[in-house]
Amino acid sequence: MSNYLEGLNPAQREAVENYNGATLIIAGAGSGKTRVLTMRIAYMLQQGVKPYNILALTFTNKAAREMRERINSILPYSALRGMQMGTFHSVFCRILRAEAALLGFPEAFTIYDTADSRNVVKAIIREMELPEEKYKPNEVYSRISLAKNNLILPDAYAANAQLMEEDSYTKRPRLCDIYKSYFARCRANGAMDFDDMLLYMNILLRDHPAVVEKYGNLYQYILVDEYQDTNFSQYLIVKKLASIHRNICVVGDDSQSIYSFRGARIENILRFQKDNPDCQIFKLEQNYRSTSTIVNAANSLIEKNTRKLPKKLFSTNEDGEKIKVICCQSDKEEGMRIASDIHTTMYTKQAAASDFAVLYRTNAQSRVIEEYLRSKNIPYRIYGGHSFFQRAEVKDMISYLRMAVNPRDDEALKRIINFPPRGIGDTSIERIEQAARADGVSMWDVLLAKTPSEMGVRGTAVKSLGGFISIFQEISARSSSVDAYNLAVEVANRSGVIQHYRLSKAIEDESRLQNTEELLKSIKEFVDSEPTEGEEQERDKSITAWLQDVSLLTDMDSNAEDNTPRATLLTVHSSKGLEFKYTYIVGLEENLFPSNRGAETLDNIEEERRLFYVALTRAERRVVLSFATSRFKWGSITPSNPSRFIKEIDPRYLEMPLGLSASATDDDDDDMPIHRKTYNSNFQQPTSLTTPRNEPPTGFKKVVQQSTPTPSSSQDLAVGKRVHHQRFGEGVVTNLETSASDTRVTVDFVQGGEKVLLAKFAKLVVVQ
DNA sequence: CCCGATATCATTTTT
DNA sequence: TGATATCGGG
Repeated sequence: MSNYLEGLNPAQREAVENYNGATLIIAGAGSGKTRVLTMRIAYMLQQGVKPYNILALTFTNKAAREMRERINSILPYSALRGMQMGTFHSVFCRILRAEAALLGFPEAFTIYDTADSRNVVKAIIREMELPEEKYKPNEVYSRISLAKNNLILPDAYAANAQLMEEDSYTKRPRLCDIYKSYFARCRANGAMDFDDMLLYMNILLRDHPAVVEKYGNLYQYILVDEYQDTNFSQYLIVKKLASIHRNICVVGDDSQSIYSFRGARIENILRFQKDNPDCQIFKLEQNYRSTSTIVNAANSLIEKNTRKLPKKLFSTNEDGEKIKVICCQSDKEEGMRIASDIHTTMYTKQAAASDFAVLYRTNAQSRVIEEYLRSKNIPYRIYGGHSFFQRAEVKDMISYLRMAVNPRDDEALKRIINFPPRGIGDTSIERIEQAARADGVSMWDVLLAKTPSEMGVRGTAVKSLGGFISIFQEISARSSSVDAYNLAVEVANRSGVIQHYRLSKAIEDESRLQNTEELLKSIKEFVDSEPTEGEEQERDKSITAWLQDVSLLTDMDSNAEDNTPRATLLTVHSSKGLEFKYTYIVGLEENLFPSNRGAETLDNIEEERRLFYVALTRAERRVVLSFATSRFKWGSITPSNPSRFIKEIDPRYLEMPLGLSASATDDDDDDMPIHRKTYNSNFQQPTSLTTPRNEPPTGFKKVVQQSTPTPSSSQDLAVGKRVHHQRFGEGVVTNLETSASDTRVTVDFVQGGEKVLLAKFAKLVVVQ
């Protein structure tokens, strides 16, 4: 029965068996953290701890799912029934719904995603008539988010000298008023944003000792994964919940704390020992993932950080290859050489495409890489990116459903009141909103309470408004009696969304219709799915339950199974926790990686360094680093210098390119040109049909290449040319238009002889 | 009100 | 560059 403990090393085993009291497990990269965590829980269960007394918190649904599956592979489902294992947000969401009345929220409160939140902030800034160039919704919202994550409520914000000082320095003195208004509005709408869920959880525990008692006694054993990424709000919730039984186990790696911009506090893990003087500490320092070279190189880098817990990762694996550094003249060359290296390795090492990953600092860098992977026919997928649930058409449908559950959800109402277009314009919507604000009620309430003329709505909009009200009332009346799928079908039909797409001539509407149908399908799956192992028996099939699920889902959670092996393209952030045989880290340039957007403070640089550390430690066998001396950025070519991080790796683990020694990346000779062996190949750069900024084309003769023109291949876009588009594939140009003042051009694009697309030519490549 | 032309502004993003 | 927000003519 306990033979599953045998495969553990001594440190791992101790971390598994000592499950009482406060515990800090410092788990280096690739040290078998998930294994230890799951074994520990399995061991606890086996020792007689009741599953419902265990609470395990993760940051991602994926992590929670994996852990549950792994425990389930050791123990029968009956042994773990009732165990709480999920993300901070999903676990707390459940508690908040149960206790909503104590907080003055409806049980079926709405969860605002970041787009909703931003829209609310934006609307408030408008209403307050503040200068929009000073008050940017994104910046204002992240400031509000920061406050919430540190449990600073609006009044405390206004009373906080430092915050107010900062706001007056950045010329945003009214920020606290926006915050106050935003906070009140979410409440009035019966909505919580992601930060609110943690904030209100704290308020609940602060104001209701009975709740602390209830959950504190229920969760006798609490485990927290990725503890280095918790923020203050999460820290305090965990602390309070653990205050009765004091069995709190946190697992993490301070060297992998990379989410400070989201409020994460590396201090939480650095200070755990001080907070819990009696705590046990276990260090998992043996890396099983990577070659010794990679582990040593990563160590030599992270040593440069000053704030860290003492530990030394080691590997007993073979030395393996040195880390290869590639120097390129442009981002295109970088893409090309990465693609060729992958291509070559696939043959020489008999590797599958899925063994490769390309890691970059910013999503924008993926384009060039994609282009050359495609040219070499290497299949790839992009990890992350936009979620299905963030698509406009999907959000529109969801808005109907959200409003059916919580009619006070003004953000949802604003999306659907004139979608599909029914003749209620911006002015009418604004009048309604003003009336709602004046009466201190939600927009839906005011629609029911007042006549259109009382709100100042007139003309054809009056009739349309009546239409909207009756359609929505019909939907809403059915919402409690029908399951999620049937309600959604009814919405799709009654709202006119489906018909709108069917009648539309716009090509995009075809895919919108498909996505809407896809959404319906997924709701059907939700309703039809049998309660799987790991879920409570009585599955709630209401729309409320479905909405809660999807609001806390991300694109990482889509379980789209891949049958073809593909290389993975992803940001370093989203690579955390993953591993690949061959890893390419691209764009190692000053101002890109490390990014210097914020001030170049020690904290910021150290976080970038941890980010690079995360990237390095993803690899099992090989790491390739690359940088370019010039990069196409925001529409123009910018020169760039190699990243300081390259020279921070002990040179004995590096293989530098010919003509470039490690010292050449020293920042002392920043502006020295980097001499390198010219890269020769018969590869031809695709004709990029880009015009330089500020040089409007006069017809198409002036269409020039972006950089390094290849005389023989320069060609103009013209009617009849075959072109390739990244999204739409291959087609033939049938019509060209250009506006005199702009550098951009639109093209009628015929694909397969039927569909006409209007494409931005920038993405087009002429097929030879 | 609707749609095409024009202006603006850009990290990372587990929830 | 390119996504998206806003403007302005029909």
